[in-house]
Amino acid sequence: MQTQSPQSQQSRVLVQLRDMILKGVFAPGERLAEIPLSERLEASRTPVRLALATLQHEGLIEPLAGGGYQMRRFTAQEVSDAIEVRGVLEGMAARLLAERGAPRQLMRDLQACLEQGDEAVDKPTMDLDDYASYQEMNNRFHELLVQGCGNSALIRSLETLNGQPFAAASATLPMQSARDEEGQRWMRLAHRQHHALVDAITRGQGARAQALAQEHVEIARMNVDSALEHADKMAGLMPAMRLVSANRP
Amino acid sequence: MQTQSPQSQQSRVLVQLRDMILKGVFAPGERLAEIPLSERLEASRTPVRLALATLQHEGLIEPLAGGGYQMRRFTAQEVSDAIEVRGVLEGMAARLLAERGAPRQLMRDLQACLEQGDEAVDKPTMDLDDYASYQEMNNRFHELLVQGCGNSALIRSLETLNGQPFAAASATLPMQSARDEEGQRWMRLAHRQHHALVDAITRGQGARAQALAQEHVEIARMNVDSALEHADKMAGLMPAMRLVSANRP
DNA sequence: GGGTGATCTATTGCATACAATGAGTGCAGG
DNA sequence: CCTGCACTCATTGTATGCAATAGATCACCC
Repeated sequence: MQTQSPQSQQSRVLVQLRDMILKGVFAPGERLAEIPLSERLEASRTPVRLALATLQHEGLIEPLAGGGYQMRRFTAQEVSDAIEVRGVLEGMAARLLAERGAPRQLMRDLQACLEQGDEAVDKPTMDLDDYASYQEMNNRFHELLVQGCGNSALIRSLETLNGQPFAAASATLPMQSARDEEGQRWMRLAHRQHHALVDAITRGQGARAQALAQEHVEIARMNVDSALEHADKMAGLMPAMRLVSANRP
Repeated sequence: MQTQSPQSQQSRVLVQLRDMILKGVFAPGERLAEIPLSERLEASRTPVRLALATLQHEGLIEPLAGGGYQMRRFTAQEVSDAIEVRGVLEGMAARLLAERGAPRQLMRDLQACLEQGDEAVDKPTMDLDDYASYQEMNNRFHELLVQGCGNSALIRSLETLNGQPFAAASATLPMQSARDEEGQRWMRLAHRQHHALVDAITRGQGARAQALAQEHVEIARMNVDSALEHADKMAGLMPAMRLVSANRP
């Protein structure tokens, strides 16, 4: 969802700023002033301004009363909320695919994901390559599901959601170390759910597909919860964790 | 979802531009150049630029390859998609309320909506005041439902959706003239659904509440379809209709 | 006559100067 | 010593100048 041509200052500044935010460079509540940012990113205030406006629409920063922006603080509740909405929307996508019948090519791509996941997961112990392969497959799987459903509004909504830290499918797995036995158990469960989901879609079982996709995100929610509990250990691996306060009202 | 203080040029230009777009001032595909707009709105290019960026994020205009923006064209399919997603999300909101139990005050407010709707609808023939009252109530009802569910991500997603023409709850009713008998029948059905929905929430029936809210938007979809069929008659009342092309793939 | 090239113009992207507003600080008075 | 006011400074909002680029138009050659 970039704004202009990839060579422009705008997009460069936007990408860099978003990257810095997601790497936890700014503390929650910290003011993001234009001039320091423009010096740091070696651009004028104009593209910085536009990038800040974009980031506000993405929900990563929020406007201050007197003008300007500050880094947003995410509560654990908000992250959980976003994951829950993702479950409902991906559930809808799965249901639509099952009800309408998925195109042959899409089913082939999903099958390829399943096989790649099998290879990574069906081992006594997964190494880092297996882990990376699984993560790449997982992203592709969810992307295929959403894009394949064909509902443009749903695609847009999920793209927005995925901009939130830890809400995206891609952000939920890497919290557990690949060597962690419990983490591997969760990944195996998640992959069994992938299999079941593709089976449901193939057989046109809309309600089952929806329920499976919805349940699937519960793993993500548990991962976030456990990451928040061990926030001290995670700080190095997941710097964006500092954006999330553990307060759950 | 305005960006800055209400007195600024930015917000004024943004509101005016959004209003013009939704009033159908620009034809689909028409280029929105900065200089003519800034002259027309009596502001410099800077606030116009920022407003255009905002409108792009809202999905009302789209960027052109060489820079700049053009008016977006909506297909009937996209409108239908957006309404379907709204149904799923409002269904989720209703389910959450039913499952978690809604606060006393919220239930009182919803009851007030029901009574106001009863007064407007339980008549042999509705006049324009009844119609206006119902429309205001309808907006409030849906707003209460969504805001009341307490899921921040869901609220955000629905706010985005409601920015799309004809996707919002507020945009679906006025297509039928108040004097139209068939239109009144649909409004009575819709209001019966409101009653059933509140009943389901009160009794903690999550699945029923969700199904009712989801079914509820089917009326909106039918209204849009019928408006598209009679596009010629609607052109005067609903100028934004020209943004929607009837192509349904 | 058609196609290709060059020039020309309109429009955006970027930078910066200027104005306005709000916050923070210091001083004075009670 | 505390409070209130005024002043200063920092930061954003706005306007505009300049450069680069894409598209269109026109002329010229094949």
